[in-house]
Amino acid sequence: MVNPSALEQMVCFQLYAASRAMTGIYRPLLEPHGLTYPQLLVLVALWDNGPTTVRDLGHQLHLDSGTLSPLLKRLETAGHLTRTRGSADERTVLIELTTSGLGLRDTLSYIPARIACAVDLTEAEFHQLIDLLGRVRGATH
Amino acid sequence: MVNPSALEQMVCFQLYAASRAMTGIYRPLLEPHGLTYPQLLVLVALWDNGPTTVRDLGHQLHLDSGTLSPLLKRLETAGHLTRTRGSADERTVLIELTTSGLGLRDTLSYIPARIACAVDLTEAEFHQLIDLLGRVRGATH
DNA sequence: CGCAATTGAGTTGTGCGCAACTGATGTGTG
DNA sequence: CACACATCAGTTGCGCACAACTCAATTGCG
Repeated sequence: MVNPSALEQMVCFQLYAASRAMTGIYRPLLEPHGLTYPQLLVLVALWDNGPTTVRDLGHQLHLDSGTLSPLLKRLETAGHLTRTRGSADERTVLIELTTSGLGLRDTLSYIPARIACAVDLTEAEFHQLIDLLGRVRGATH
Repeated sequence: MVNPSALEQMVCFQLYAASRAMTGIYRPLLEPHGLTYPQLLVLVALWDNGPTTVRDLGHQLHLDSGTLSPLLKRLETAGHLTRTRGSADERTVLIELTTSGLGLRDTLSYIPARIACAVDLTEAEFHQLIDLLGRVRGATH
């Protein structure tokens, strides 16, 4: 019988450790391309949903401008995207992929299979995990 | 039917987002005591397993000295622990809780219940999640 | 309209997390 | 014993995260 107060501590630590282990799987795959995992998330968001604003990226990734601004500046410096002041609303900044940024979608397309291979779960377990994690995160809304 | 390559991307993002959401639940609870989540993990390790070395803490928490050294220095400055060069092996540094550090165990004992309340899972789901996360992390060993 | 309140992006400061490195200490092998 | 090698902790540098803040642009309300 486990002390119930130990359960949350364990699940929180496992969450913390698993998340870092996960980005650790991505790191050697992304490092040759000069990318980090949060940078990949920005690219995925732009690949899937097209050009958007800093604000909307923040909503998609649950990150604020304090994190995104310097990150986007690095991706711009690397030539993967452009940042343009909005014409309708001068406060916003439109984020758009360049040819280079779009091209990374193909260049990096081999990565998901490597991750699936490293994280050896069945499809049902993937769905189960996604559901449980979503509920953990949902608790904070 | 979901594109299988999207599954890993989803689970990795959910892992990343849930982990940050989790430390976000801890933050307001720890902030009044001047602590962070990684600092709490160090305290938990010391409460549960007693005095140890930097090296062993690193093994328990999957962190290296580059992360632990400054973190431990901050906990020492806060008066929660002491760092002493090992007598047998002069390379090692023994980490021991002070009265203050031991006292925090009671002071912070209300936190696990708050977390369990925020993360509203059944005991079975907790175990399931811990198991799945452990297998994700285990893939990296 | 006029002006307070809100919003969007960026900056600053702090604390991780990790790679790469340093320097001191210990170990093993010839 | 001597010397190459490994190990431990710490430092440096960089990129997140996030709080707190600034500043400009926009909105809304009297």
